[in-house]
Amino acid sequence: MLSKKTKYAIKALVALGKNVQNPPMQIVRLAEQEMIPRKFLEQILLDLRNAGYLYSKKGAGGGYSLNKDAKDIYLVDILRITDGPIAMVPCASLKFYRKCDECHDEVTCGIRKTFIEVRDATLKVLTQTSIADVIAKESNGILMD
Amino acid sequence: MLSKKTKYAIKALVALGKNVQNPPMQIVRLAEQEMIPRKFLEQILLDLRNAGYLYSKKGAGGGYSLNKDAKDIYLVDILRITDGPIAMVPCASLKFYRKCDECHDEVTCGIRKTFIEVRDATLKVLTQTSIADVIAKESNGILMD
DNA sequence: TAATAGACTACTATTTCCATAGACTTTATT
DNA sequence: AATAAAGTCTATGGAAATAGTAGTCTATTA
Repeated sequence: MLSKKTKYAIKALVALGKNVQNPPMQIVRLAEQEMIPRKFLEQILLDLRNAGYLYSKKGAGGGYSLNKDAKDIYLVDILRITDGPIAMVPCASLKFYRKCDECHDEVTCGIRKTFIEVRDATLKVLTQTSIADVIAKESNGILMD
Repeated sequence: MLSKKTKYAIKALVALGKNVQNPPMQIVRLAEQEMIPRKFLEQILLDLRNAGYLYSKKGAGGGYSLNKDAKDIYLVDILRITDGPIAMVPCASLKFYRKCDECHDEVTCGIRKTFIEVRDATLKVLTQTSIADVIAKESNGILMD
């Protein structure tokens, strides 16, 4: 299951993606609009900012805005920031590899091989879906391939 | 991430799948062989048995064996027993649907639509992979399609 | 009838997640 | 210069999920 952190992150990015024409959006406004606990959202935006996806400005008239085009922000990258590995077992993770406690011989492990397939199937979707795509899916059912 | 419960379940099923020629296997032996805490394994086997995947026999000479052919036990079913939903958001789950707390309008939710795609990609692998397939993958890299 | 082995329920410990608090820094405005 | 607005950063607390343990009960075999 996705953590709330990740859901909030995606919702925030979507909201900021829709806000590109306007001046930066303050945490408080974003929190109210998206019904996200303010202080929790604060931390999440921080992470996204430190990873380079958001631009922030302090002081009066400050706030948050996207630091990249919404079509260049892919869900896979967001999930990795907020939830960590995409794979369902650590030994099948590309970016967060860890040996499984339970595993004797990883090379011949059938579970691992299976969940590498699952990982690849998941990655195929997540590496192809940007924040712009998520926004596009909201209004109508038409996909732009 | 898969829970340990699920990993243990798969390992147990794989071990029992390799044991079909022999008399039923006792929990204690299975626990030792697969390095799974005995009492925890006991609960897991119970669940799998109550779901119809295992046959058990009490008393001396008793133990556990598969109640179906290993090629008819699919990972998707095991995961649903031990971990619940396959989808990463409850509103995208086929068997464990729940409304998302955060969601206003589910019908137009772009996040939901995306994670339905992820779910389908994951299901495609998990509904096609049986315990027999996992065993087959162990020994060599050859897949029988 | 004693020993073996699973069935079932209750409980405890550990970890992860979610959220809140508060003090600090930067920027704009007056 | 002072004040207010707004983000930065670290620490901490509580709740829920996960992992594991204990003990009693029931069935089967020898």
